[in-house]
Amino acid sequence: MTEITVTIQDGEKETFAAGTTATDALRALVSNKQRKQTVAVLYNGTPVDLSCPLQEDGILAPITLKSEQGLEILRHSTAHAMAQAVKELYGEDVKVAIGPAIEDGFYYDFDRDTPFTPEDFAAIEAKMAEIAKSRQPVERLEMSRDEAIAFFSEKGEPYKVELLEDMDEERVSLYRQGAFVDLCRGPHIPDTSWLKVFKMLRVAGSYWRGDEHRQMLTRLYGTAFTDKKELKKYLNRLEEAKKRDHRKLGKQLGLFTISDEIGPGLILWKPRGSMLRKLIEDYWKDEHYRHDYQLLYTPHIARQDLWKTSGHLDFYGENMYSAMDIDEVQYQLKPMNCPFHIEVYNSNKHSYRELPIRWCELGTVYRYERTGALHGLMRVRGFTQDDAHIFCRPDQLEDEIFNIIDLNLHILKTFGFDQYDVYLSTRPEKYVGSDEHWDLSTEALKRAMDKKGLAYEIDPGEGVFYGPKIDIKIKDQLGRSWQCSTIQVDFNLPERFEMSYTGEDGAGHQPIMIHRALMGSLERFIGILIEHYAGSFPLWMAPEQARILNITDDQAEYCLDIYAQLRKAGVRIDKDLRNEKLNYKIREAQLMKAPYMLIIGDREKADGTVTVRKKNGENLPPMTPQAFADMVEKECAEAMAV
RNA sequence: GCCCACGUAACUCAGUGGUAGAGUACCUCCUUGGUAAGGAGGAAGUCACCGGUUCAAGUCCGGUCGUGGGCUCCA
Repeated sequence: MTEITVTIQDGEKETFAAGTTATDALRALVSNKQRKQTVAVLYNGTPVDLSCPLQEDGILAPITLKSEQGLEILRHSTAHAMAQAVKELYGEDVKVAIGPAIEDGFYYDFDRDTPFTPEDFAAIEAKMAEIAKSRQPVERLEMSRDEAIAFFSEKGEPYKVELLEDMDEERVSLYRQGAFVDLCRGPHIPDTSWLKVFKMLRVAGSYWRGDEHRQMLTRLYGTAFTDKKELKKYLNRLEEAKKRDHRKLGKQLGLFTISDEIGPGLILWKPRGSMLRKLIEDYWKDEHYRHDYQLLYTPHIARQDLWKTSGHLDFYGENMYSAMDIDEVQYQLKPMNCPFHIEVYNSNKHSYRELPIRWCELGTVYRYERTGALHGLMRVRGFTQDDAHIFCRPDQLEDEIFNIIDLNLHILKTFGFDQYDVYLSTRPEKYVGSDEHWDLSTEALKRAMDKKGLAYEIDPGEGVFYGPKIDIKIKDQLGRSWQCSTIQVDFNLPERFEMSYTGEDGAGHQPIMIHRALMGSLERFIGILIEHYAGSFPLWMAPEQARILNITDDQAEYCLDIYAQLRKAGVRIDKDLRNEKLNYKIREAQLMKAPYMLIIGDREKADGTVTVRKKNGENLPPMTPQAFADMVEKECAEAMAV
């Protein structure tokens, strides 16, 4: 009999007969306590089941439920159990498609004539609990691909057959628990008793293989955890996200509204939302001025010919609003700002000495989005890009990219985002421009990021056809990521619009164009800010910085004086002089997330002061209105100078 | 666009075939109260819209529009 040596990470090793299972090896090598938590193992780096017979020397690493990987296995197994429950309950009219573990849970796609509804959850969960209780072994079967195809054809599972037909592997693995057999790479839990804490969450439609021309399936989402507390924590997090939902807060705080009368995906900013937006826009403009940009304003609409020249009609036409006929000339709403900036550039000749030219605009664009895609402020049909276009010489590219990244991170930080993931997308299969240009600019992007000390991942082949790009995804307070910033090099438009500058040699040269947006869309960015801050904005962004509350009518006149004085001093101040109790007014101001309340009673009136209550309930010593204005100004200046 | 769910007062929601409800907000009156809801009264809805079934429809059926969860796409 052959012997093998199994080593665990801390170096301990043991010799076994070949074919010893991972479980038996673990029994000899790790503590009972750890073994009970072990759901599968990594053997020489490959994840395998506990029941896997070890055939060669190797390094054994337990995968415990405490690890990401262990949890993923548990969730994947829970998906199988859910499919098993569904098959047992609804039998032959259900065909199974795919069921992977995903972030925070799992799903399984089914094909059934009458789709599932949330009312089916209780029955399915009960059946899953039964399956868990009956401790059914989860057994791995290996067979040839052809055998598997025959097996699933016979079972009447066309989706599994299709998956198998598209596979390259000659041998495949199946997992069986009870009468349920699924095509799966594994590994899985050893038996169904490992399923303890799980919950079905929602149902949704999804296309087979994400292709809208194919069968619509019903997707059941669920999640699983190792203990009840974790599940509860997760459900609380969902609650928290719900509380922060910008659509809900937008309504509560009176920031924006969307009206059927106007149309879906079109935002109406209410006074408080408009103030918030103005503050963001002012900050953005000031910061761009400081960084040597020039501001442009361009129209919302242009002749169709422009969109032919730019290529948008060909490449982006489906997302553009239909043309309108004006004096027999076709016009279309702009989906992007770039051609306008190019036309500004082309309105006169340029020398190499002028470059780089940096033009920025808060440009409102309109794009047709399918109704199903619309979502609050996050996905709309009319939105404002914080756009900029930089026209430069090849030798300036790297510095320009560096400066853009620098400004980008600076602005994001001021808004409270200092965690992000950065991606560099390189040349795709279909592209325009020379290889030399692509290499030059891809290298420039890399060097600029290195110089900034920015860690990034490369997305090979994910660049746009016209040039490589950098995308920055920010992380919000709840750890969710949002792609906002994008920096794209473009070799296409300068060519199409025959842009040029006169070089040192007196000849015409083509400038390199960089498109970039930091916030992406103002609407969406504000949506993200609302959720990030849960509506409780930092002082510099708060639409209402302070609210004056009088205690009785006797101080009303004094309050009006202070109100006028603070408005003149530039404080965003409101007043609540209604005949209500102080508690009542404090509660309302608190719900509207006013950073400060100025409480005015007879004492303040007599002393010519205000009592400042912070939103955390803490009181500051009485101060004069001017001292308060100075304090607000100082606090804002500090926040904006990050 | 597709699948499922939902659409009742300004807001949050109850109402499963028989006279449209509650809380909050709003208006009036009383109350003038020092750090998260004082009291009383009043007004307010073409039950999203269009059509059908029924003696009778907020409720059942069909369509349209909108919203939500997803699929797809992306800022």
